[in-house]
Amino acid sequence: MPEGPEVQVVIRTLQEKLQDALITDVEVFYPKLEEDGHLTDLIGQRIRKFSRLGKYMIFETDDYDWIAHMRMEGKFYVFFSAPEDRRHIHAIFHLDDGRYLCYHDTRKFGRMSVYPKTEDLHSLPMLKNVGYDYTDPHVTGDYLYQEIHHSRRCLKMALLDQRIIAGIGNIYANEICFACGLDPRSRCTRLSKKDCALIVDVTRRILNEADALGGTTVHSFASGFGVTGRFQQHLQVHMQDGKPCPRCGHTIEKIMVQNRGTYLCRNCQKRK
DNA sequence: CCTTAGACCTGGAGGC
DNA sequence: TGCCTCCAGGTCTAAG
Repeated sequence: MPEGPEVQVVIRTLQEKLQDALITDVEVFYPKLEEDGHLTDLIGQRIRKFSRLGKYMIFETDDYDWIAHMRMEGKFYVFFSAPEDRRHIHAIFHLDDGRYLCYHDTRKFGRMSVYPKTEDLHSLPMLKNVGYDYTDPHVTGDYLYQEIHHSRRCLKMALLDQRIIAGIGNIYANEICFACGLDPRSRCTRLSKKDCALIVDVTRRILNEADALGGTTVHSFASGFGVTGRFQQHLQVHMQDGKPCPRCGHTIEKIMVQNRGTYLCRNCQKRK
């Protein structure tokens, strides 16, 4: 599920449900879920603050910073009774009011860490490759130009580099390139400061709109629980191959760029 | 130093 | 139906 906006939606939902909840027990069924520290240290802790940096979730408890990344398919559910089907549930956090916070992840890519509380989140090992969030005012056109204009990479790869702007994933990278009228394969070295200013503006506009609409749900997961967004109805190019471009009517194509599915309109996205 | 395949996992979709 | 290959919203690594 998770690019920045989807993580934001999950964080907001969990905050509404779990603000100040007390964790009374922790069960971990898939040991590799834990990256640094131990989830059992959270026993006896209340979750005080919910936030996000890029695609990473940050739960601050009384004494710890609990960091989670859902990667491709991780999901959090809150149940009123212990789940019967524990397939793909890799951790259960028992809460003092009888509810259960469950972490579900079909592909087991998600990871969690527990660190003693710190002032400087960027200093945490799990966040070492995470730069400014897409909502961070440090992210400006000049900043982006500075970071990428020496790079031989293509535009889309730079957008997916979490050290430059954190929170953009494959779907929004495709949408951002389309909205900017730039071919995702454009070389970073050929982009102007003006291009970079446009890219930053468009990034904020698209990701904020996606957040407001509850994010993007591409795969339809087992219905009933989890978060389903409405932004997929606003996708201009992602998963739209074969359909006419909403801007010029030319057929949208799917290509592979660096092994990631990439959707574009060759007619109105200029390759620089 | 920078850039790019490969690895990590599972299940659904589509071809035969 | 069954088997096979490819693909999926991410990120670290090893190797060039």
